[in-house]
Amino acid sequence: MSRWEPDARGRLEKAALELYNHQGFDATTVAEIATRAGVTERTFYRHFADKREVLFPADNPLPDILAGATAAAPLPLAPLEVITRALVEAAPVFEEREDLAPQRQAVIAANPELQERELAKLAALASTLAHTLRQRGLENTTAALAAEIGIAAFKVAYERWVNDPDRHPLAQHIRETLDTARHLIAPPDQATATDDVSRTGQESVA
Amino acid sequence: MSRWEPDARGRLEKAALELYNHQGFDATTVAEIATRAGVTERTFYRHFADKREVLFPADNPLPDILAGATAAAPLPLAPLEVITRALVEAAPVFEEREDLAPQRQAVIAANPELQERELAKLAALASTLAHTLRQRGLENTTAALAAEIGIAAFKVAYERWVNDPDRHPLAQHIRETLDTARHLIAPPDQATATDDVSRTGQESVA
DNA sequence: TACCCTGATGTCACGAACTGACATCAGGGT
DNA sequence: ACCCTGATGTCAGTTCGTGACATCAGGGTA
Repeated sequence: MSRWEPDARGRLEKAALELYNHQGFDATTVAEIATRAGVTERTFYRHFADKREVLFPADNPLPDILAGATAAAPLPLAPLEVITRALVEAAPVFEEREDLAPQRQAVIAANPELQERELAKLAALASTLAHTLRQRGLENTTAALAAEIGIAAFKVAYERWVNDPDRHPLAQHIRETLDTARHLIAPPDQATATDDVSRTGQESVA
Repeated sequence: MSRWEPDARGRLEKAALELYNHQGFDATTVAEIATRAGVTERTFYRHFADKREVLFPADNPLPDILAGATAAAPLPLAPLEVITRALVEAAPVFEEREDLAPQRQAVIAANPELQERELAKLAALASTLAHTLRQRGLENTTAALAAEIGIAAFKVAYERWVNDPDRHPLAQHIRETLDTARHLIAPPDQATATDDVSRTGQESVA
């Protein structure tokens, strides 16, 4: 048998989430996490760059999914439509592990340092999205803007989903939010009218 | 005369910017900054929450300007138009102090920790913007989305402005970028019509 | 079988980021 | 003459994060 229990990384993630949840991020020391996971503090830092990073899985498939879906979308599609499809395709990633996600989300919501890190991850996502859009032939500014808008919409959609008492699928919130975007360029009194217009056949995602 | 040289805070800001610029953020210790400013390390932490915060002025007028301009805009305007005006009105804040801004920007661009902090500041801005839009009567999701998209557009516009060899005014980049955003958001068949409606004057997207 | 190599971990030492508690003392008000 | 306040100094301590080196099971190879 091997010298140590296997999956030290997994144990560290679990221990960290439990402690952060139970006593707060600030009140938890890396030494505590390590002890609970049965390793030393030094080993924690061999697996995670810092105390925050343990909440942001390194094997995150999101960039690849978004890039793949974006690159694969039919060329004549409008940029925002491409992004909508990519985000919808990525939605399941958030819906699996539905047991741990709320804990994780609560911890992050309770701590500004962790929110900063989350914003950084989202910005990185926007960056890869912009890169992929450029490869589709979009001009620089357009690509960057479309990517940023897409991520912005995702942030809002995710927020809605987390707080949705009816537990509608994330994909639905994404589509609705991106539909809402269309209201933004119309004066407020036309909002309801625009609502009808925008509801024309957006369900064609394969 | 007073017991110490006045404006310790200002001296700390200056010393920090110089050192960050000259030897990098990581390679600079708070002790160094304090010594150069003629105070102790402890005093640094009385003025700034942490080593990063010294680059993000506490007297930042941006939130107030944005909130004020947003609240004051005519009610029938489309949300994105309201935001465009607010951002344009805030633009001068970035264009004054044009001597220090590039240094500051270079330091931030060179360090991920500082970029995280900048993203957090922008997110806070989006949050106040959303709050003000809600007070104008906008529904929750619409307000949040408009604010996020506005900040997203601002990020892109600011990036363009910083790298603009022709040094066009920031306000122009903001208008152009938000015009691009309208094209992205509007369904293709409505794009030209929306273009006429949203046109506020001289600008034209090439 | 005997040997070496590798990779994951432990051990130790240390600098640098922050924080709490208490001391100091000019200037202003009473 | 007195006290109060606010900005700073002093000091001790915790925690984060890193470099350098030691350990040793398991796998490959002669």
